[in-house]
Amino acid sequence: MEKKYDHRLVEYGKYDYWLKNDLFKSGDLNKKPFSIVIPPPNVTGKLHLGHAWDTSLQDIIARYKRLKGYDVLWLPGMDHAGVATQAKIDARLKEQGINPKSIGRDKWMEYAWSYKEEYANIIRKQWSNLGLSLDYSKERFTLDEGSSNAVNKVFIDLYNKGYIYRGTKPINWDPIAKTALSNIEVIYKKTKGNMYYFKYMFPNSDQYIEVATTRPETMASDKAVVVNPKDDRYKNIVGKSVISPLRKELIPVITDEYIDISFGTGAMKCSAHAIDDFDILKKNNIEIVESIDTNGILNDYALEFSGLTREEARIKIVEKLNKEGLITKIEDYNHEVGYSERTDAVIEIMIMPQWFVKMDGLSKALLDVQSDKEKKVKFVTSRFEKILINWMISIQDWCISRQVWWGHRIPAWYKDDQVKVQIESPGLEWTQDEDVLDTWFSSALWPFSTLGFPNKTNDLERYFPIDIMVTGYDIIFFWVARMMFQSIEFMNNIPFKEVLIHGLVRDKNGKKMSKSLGNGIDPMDVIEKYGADSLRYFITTNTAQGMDLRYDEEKIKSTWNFINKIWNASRYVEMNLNNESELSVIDKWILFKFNNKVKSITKNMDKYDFQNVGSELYEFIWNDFCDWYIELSKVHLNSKVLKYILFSILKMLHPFMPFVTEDIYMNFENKSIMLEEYPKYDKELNYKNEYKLIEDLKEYIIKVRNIKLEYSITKDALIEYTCKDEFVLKILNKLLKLDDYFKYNDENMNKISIISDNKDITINYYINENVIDDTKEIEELKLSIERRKKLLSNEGYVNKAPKNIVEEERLKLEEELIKLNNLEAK
RNA sequence: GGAGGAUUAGCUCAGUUGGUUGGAGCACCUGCCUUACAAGCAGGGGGCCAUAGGUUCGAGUCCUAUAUCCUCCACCA
Repeated sequence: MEKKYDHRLVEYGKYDYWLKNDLFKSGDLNKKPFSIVIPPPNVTGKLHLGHAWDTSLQDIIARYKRLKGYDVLWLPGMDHAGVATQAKIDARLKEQGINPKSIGRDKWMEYAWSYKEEYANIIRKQWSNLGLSLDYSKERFTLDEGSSNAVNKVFIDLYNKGYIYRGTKPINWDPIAKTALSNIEVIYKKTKGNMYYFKYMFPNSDQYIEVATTRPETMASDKAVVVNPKDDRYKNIVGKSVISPLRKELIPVITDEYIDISFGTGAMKCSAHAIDDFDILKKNNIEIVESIDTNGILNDYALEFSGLTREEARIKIVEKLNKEGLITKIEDYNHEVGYSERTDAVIEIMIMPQWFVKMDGLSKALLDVQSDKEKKVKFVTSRFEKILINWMISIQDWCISRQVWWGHRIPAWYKDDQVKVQIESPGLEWTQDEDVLDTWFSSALWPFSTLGFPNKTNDLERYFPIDIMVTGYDIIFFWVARMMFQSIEFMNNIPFKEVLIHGLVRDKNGKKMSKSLGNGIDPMDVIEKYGADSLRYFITTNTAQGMDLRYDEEKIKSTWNFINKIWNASRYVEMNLNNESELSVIDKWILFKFNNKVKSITKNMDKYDFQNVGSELYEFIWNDFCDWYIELSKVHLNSKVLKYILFSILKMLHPFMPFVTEDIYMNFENKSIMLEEYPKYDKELNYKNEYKLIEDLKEYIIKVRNIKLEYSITKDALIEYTCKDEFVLKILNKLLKLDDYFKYNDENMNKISIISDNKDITINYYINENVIDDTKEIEELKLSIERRKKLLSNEGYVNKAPKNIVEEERLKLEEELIKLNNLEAK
């Protein structure tokens, strides 16, 4: 082995080796199945650190389960990401001087598919760099034939069941992407603006009602002024008419409970471009006319402001109405404005025919399942379930049609005012709906569409429901919820038994990583610099479940050091291969300790508690294995145990650091570590006494080292000790590096410390310079004894605390009394 | 407005169903190039666990307030 760990050398070629040997392939029917389906990344771009985290967690589970003897299916795939991808493709076409709309749908689709292939290749390369053990023979795409069949089947069924309908309602419109969006694709951001107060004049009068608005550009659509029926200020004007400031039309003053008396002037104007306005106008049977078009430009209804953008129109309208003396005041006002998640355009509320999924029945079914402890999806961590439930309870219908090309075309056909929902064209005179479905509509079917739905396939039979879904909390609403209700509806079952929810990656200062802040980190750069193993171990073990992760390069460096440590420990083992000998106390100590680690690590692996696994492995490897066992092995070497511990460590690390563990293992065994078994707890290895002896010895050695350093005792000063057990003596000589200064049976020995209840290995020592001051230690010990005595004489404690805990306290007290005795005897 | 978090060493974070003397990494101090590793070894210092009450024999952990910060949801014009 090389003297230093070189991640590039180690990681080079491994992934191809695994692929060539089909080590990621599923389908061994002799084993129990375990299934994971990757959350499909968008084909719009490269993977970021969040993906690296998400997929590393899955890979850890997949590799762990394989070592545990499962037939693991980890199914890869990607998402067509409708609106997002279309925006990118259009942008690229424009760069090439091509107008995307003018080339026609079919030609455009050709471009789109080649774009998709390009990014799919980048993503696959990134997966390979991360070392993800995906079964590529099962790879899927949300827009492939099978997925399209699933989408059509679900759409048509839901339509026939009355869950999908076409309706003309106010929807969120993205004027840049020129498509409808669902509610959750709208991001509300606090935005600086103004509150404008306008006079709505009564005809032939100088009386007016003052109305506040943040959006003067919608005023051409004003069709009513609403006040609260309980508002005394306006009682006698309800039912009268006022003049709309812009179009100078007579519009009624009406009432609605919705109006907050204390807000603004207590009077609100109703236009077409707000959902509440729409509802109120509709309720009152008042005409609704839009004055903004799908490009976000004012239309002819806005008279001389036609052709202006919303922003321009706002300024001009305020200018004009101000000249007319219709503005009473303008205040600074910060409020929530909706932006498109994809294009960051300010959302416009438009009234148009769109397709919707009616949510009440589907959400109720989901809530019913989650209230059943036997049937429910288990959330790790559980608090995210509450978030989902709260959202499901107040959910509104889901707008699923999108006015783009990149997606599943809606299987609806029109002829005059007739609608037919089916896959095949009903005839020549019929035309198909131009729209496609929300990308999340197909993602929602992912756990079963990837396994063959709507066909009844062996894969569905064997691998569904998925054993675990791993995803970030940011897409619980977008994805987790929708997978759940679609699966409950169509598979009559939950889509996955468990869902492991992780947080977001933040930068060193705790800020969310984003393109606009420019604080994003490319995982491929990290891999180049420190290796995939370092990155993976860092992202998966540095945070508690469900918490956000702060990216810190220093921590990746220290992971690299950890791997280098493992590397060097392996080199030591390699250099000491052929030293077969009897099991010594040391060997029994490490075997006992390791055996217990296996037990607790396995338990934590099964709980997906990787932070704990990480620190347990770290601690065991660095402190127990390297600092003590390897050092002790220099006194007495048993290469069989040395190898056993090393190999076991490698197997337990393998899910986290697949490359370096494979590399080291191959170096010894010439066989892939992936084909091995995870270490098992062995109740035969019950070397309690040997364990206790070495632990005591460690304590003693640390104490002497401390004394040496504290009193600057070098070899010139003397520490002398005797011990009837020659083996223990050898250990002391080696670890305390005082070979030349030990004596046997010195009668003048005046300082004694018993380090074990085994009389045969009692150690006597003294330091001939009389500089050691034990008074502090004695005092502390006395205090501790006091505390313990008091505790044990507390009746409440003795009676109510668990017996084993009280017993432990008694034992500790006894030990302390013995210690005190020894110290004072000097 | 509603909901979910967070607050523990200088920094970043752990802390299991409450068990009595609260951990790790980094940073810091001291001494070491000891034949696996100086990207290392050995040793050490450093905490009123945000605040105030409560429950309990016992609270970092459970309950109730308060403060500060973060995130999500929601149609206040």
